[in-house]
Amino acid sequence: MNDVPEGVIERLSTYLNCLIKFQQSGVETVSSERLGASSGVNPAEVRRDFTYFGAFGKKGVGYNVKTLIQHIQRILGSDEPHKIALVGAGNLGSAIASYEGLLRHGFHIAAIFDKDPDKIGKNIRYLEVFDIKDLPHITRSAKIEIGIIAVPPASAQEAANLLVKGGVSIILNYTPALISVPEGVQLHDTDPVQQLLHTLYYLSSTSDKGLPRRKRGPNGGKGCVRATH
Amino acid sequence: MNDVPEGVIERLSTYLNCLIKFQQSGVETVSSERLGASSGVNPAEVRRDFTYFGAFGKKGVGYNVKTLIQHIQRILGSDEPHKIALVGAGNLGSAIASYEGLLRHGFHIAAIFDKDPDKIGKNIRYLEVFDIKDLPHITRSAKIEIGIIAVPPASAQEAANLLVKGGVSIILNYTPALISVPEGVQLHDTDPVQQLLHTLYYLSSTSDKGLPRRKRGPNGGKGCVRATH
DNA sequence: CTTTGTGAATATTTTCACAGCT
DNA sequence: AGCTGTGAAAATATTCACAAAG
Repeated sequence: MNDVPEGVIERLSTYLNCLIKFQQSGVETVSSERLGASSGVNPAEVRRDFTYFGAFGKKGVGYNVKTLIQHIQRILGSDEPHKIALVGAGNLGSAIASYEGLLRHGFHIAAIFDKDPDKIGKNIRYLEVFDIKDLPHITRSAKIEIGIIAVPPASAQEAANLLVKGGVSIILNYTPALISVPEGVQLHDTDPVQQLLHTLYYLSSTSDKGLPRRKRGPNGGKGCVRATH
Repeated sequence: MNDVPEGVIERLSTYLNCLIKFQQSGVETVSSERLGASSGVNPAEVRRDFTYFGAFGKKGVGYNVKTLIQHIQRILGSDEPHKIALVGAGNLGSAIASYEGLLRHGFHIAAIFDKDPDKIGKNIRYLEVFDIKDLPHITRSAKIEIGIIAVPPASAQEAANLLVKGGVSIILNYTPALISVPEGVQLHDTDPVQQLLHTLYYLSSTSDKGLPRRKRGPNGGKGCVRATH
């Protein structure tokens, strides 16, 4: 059970996305064919992806949407809530705080931090902004596991240091700055430009070649193509 | 030259990131070994990745950082500037408008649009916010190719429709909403939750298994691990 | 002596195709 | 009849290992 291809995990969260859309449309059962079509994945691959973790379907019927969602959430670890410390109460921080997708997957912003005295004490979406100095203490005592860095690039490393001191295991860096963290902390850079660059290649070469493997774009099929029917 | 693995393109933008960091540190030449170490990629794979597009190195020496950057930029298509229409002048839109990584890779925000009369006419970072009604006309006459959607989810499809009418070829959707576009338009969903979910899996299973292939985290090695030596 | 570029070998991932369950 | 779960085949991707170049 060690040899789960990395791609499987990536696709699992894509399936989850699609399944939630299906659920919202009132669909109760999906076949690997339908789920595959929505996710841009070959039906056989959908089935095999699940077999790494068990046998969730019914032969001749398909997969129960609700049950499958629960299985995937358990596999990914999003079946139980996770607390987030958001560092930065500027435009980006405010945008992240209002992002509804987080809540839907059990992610809670437990505390917001900033350096700016003008922002400290104010509220963002019924959450008080705390002084960044108190981050390690608050994060540790609230057992927060995830930190999101949404500060100006120049302060990114400082924010990371405080998060590490606060004991978080996952850091999402929304800054173009290169930051470093000790072993054991998972750093995840989310650079929107990287995605643009990737897309760009397929744009300029669309004319002189066939579509890439499996006829999906550079996105890699993340996100659900069609959920309703 | 059709059969370039998709992974190559993804790694190319990772290399580019690292090379820019190297350049900023004053490094002039890199070996595949060093570039590979910084990107979390096997040196042989680094070399092979380049051979899909040519022979950019000098035997016994390595790759010239500046030249290699130019080559990769040409391959990806980021050697010439690209214009972006940003839809949504709220928190998220403002954050994107101030994101310095865009400019560094030749992406220019050419126009910002919003629906809200309070925002129209105001300035965000010396760019006037235009009425979204004028989007198709402005986008078309300015030959803008890329649209970024940063509006509330409920308006996302509407924004996409206007962008399509304006003739853009690439749309980046920063909304959790599911939107659809006609063939020929590249839609790219950028869901921060997807990344969190992916990371979460590796978090919970860190204890009971060795690191995934090639000992890099769920990030997939995007971003440069170490640029300075 | 160092490091590229690459044929050949290896490893991994994806897809086919079908037995077996409902 | 319809669809899953899975061996076996095919397709891809990665790594080794070394000849050739500076």
